[in-house]
Amino acid sequence: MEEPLELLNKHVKEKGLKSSAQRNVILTVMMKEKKHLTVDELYSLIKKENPEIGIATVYRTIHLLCDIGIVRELAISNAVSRYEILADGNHHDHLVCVSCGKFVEIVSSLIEKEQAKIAHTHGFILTNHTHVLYGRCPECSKEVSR
Amino acid sequence: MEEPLELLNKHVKEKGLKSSAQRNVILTVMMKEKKHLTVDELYSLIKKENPEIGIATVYRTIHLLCDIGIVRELAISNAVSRYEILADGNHHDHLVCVSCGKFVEIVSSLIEKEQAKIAHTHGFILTNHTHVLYGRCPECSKEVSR
DNA sequence: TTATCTGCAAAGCCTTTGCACTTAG
DNA sequence: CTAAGTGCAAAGGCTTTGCAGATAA
Repeated sequence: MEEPLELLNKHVKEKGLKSSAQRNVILTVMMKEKKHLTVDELYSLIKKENPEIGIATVYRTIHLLCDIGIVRELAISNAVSRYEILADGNHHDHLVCVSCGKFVEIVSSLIEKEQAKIAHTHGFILTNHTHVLYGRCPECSKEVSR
Repeated sequence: MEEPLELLNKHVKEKGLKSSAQRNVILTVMMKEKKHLTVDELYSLIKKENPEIGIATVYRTIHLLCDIGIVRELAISNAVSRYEILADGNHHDHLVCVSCGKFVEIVSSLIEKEQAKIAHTHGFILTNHTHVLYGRCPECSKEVSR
């Protein structure tokens, strides 16, 4: 597997862009956290060590990383998007509790294959996907009502 | 199948709320369009016949309809959410072109079943889901690069 | 009558952008 | 040296909210 930092570097060179310390910091933090972070959460983590980095740079970098395919955006109903590192061999989707917000990663090669088949049927070249299941987790299901 | 308007009515009574002409108009337009509308698109359609309805009411009604389960929100990467009527027996997901925004509805009972199984495994009670495949449609794939 | 609903406009969030400065190549 | 990157603050979208008037039950 190719390292995210290498991928970023490669892309930057190919596009005639310049590397920057900030982008490396941002990507490194994302790799370290390995979680589904909102931009704000990511920004807070980054500020601890690098308070000089601005949130505009975080947004710009996140978009760049998504374009390259190193990071994926999770669009979530009634909430801001979350972002996560896409390490290959780590295809997964999400199960979210609509009550408490709990996040569970799920894996299904069966669904992966079916997706590819469907996209192919329609002549699409798949670049990404979002699959989020919403429901009530065991704890929240216990509560009488809402 | 239960009619959306009846469902709304029933819910309103159960919760001790009041019915309103505006909500009926909004739901009726959604049923007629049967499309994946943004709030703004929906608002424009509504204004043609009922210019007095405000956008705040459209937002409030959409949320109510989503809570009841008559309407579903489609959270989409890099774009505002779209909403669609959930007619039962019409379970489907979406394939979106990242280049031109084209929307294709897809159906897969295989994926539906797998989702239910996964949620069950984790003890979740499924209420909803979003499954969006992103890619390049046949037309946009022809373009040399971007 | 009275709690809900509505329209309006203001306020709030989150995200993007313009600009002057900095920096990699 | 020059184009790309950055931080800041302002501007922009989209969505929510406070409030006074309207309305269903």
